[in-house]
Amino acid sequence: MEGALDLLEKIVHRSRPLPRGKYLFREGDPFTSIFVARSGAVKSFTVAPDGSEQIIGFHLPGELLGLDGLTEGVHAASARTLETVSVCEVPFERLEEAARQIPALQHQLLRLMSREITRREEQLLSLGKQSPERRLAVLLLSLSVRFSQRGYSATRFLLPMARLDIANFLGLAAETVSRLLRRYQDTGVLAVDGRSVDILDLSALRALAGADGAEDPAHPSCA
Amino acid sequence: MEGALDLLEKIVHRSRPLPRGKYLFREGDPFTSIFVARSGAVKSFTVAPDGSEQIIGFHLPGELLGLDGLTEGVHAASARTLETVSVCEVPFERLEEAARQIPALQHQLLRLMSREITRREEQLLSLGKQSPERRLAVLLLSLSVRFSQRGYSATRFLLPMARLDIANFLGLAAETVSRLLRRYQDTGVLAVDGRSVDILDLSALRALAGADGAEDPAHPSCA
DNA sequence: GCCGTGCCTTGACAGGCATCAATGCCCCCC
DNA sequence: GGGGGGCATTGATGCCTGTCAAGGCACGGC
Repeated sequence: MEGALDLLEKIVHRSRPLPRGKYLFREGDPFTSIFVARSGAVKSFTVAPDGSEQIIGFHLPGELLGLDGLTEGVHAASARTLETVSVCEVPFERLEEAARQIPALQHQLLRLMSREITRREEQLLSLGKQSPERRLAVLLLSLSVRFSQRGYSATRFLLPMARLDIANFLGLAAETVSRLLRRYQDTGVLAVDGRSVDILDLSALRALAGADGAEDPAHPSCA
Repeated sequence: MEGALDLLEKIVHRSRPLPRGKYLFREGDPFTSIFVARSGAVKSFTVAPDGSEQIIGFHLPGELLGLDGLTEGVHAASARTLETVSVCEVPFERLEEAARQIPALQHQLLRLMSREITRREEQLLSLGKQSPERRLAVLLLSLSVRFSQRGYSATRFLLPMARLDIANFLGLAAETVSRLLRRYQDTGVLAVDGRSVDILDLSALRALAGADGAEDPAHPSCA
């Protein structure tokens, strides 16, 4: 295992900051590297035949990006910066080579990919089968957890994406997102001002995301 | 590369047929192997806190199963047979070990995982953002492609799953699935009788699935 | 044969969300 | 400072889909 970090250190390319709206890669680009944002958020998306964007996910600093390109050798989605972003680029071929020499790295790499699979499965459950109210709550909680993991506040943060992006990602209309946020605010769960979010009642938000909306909060089931 | 198949041959366990309704593995089971059905279909799903099933995907013969367990070392979902199924079990540790010795196998393994990621991304797009009409059309097309790949008819086949499973998977009510099938039938796109499906107008079905519903036959999603 | 239980279909109804439309805000650029 | 474009909010309306309810069909057990 020793030397692994040194090896990684050598492999990684660090780039200068990218301004908002720039592409890390585009659908169809040859797959050569995976990416990690060091600061700033990124969205990944595909473009439907009619030209409309279909947002697949948001990537906060420290989160991996681009692994879907390995299958075909070309990226299956595009990635664009939502704000100013500085990225690390990891040439995949060299990573694979290093993994051959370091079994622990190979294992880690496989685990990372497995993690990407389970993340998308969770997304599938949330997006496909939950009410709009729940979906938004799940997204907010997810952001909260991910921000706190990187040392930011779990309860106060700035949304890096526009309402339209949120709506697109959740499969809703932008108006619905607006109305849901308002409802959360009226019920004292959140304080929202533009892109700044303050989670006032975390357990209530968890209930919205997890418990069935049909359940009476006054008489919770003994789950 | 030569010897790889022999090696795989040694690793794989083949089991006797499993009747309908049996588990290949359950959520939380320690992750030791991945599976491939040789005949018969399997569904994978998680169980919500309230006890309800949340179907993640259907797996036809030849399709991989269980890779999501690597992250945590335990399976993230359960897998149950939809009909009589004979499965191959591949102990993952031995597969990893073999991959260390055979670079081509390592690469192949990574590609397989990458494909699992892209499959779920495609599912996400279909489930999260398309109309019920489209979702069902996408599923039917996906089944059609996958059946034809293993030598069955692309236009006439038996659905291995119940309406309720389809509805659950697509995030719809069973009644809606029923009504959509009837509508397809009334418009001459399909002939449906119970679980037997006959696609009468393939191009119409493709149109219903959306222009992007023309899925790459080489790499069908694991719907 | 009879009846049970799943599974599927069909109908009626209400509610929620998309859609359309209008307004206001902020920021950037001229 | 003024204008314009992007973004967000709010209201009105209609359709679609979930829900509830009833009935039919196939299959297996007794």
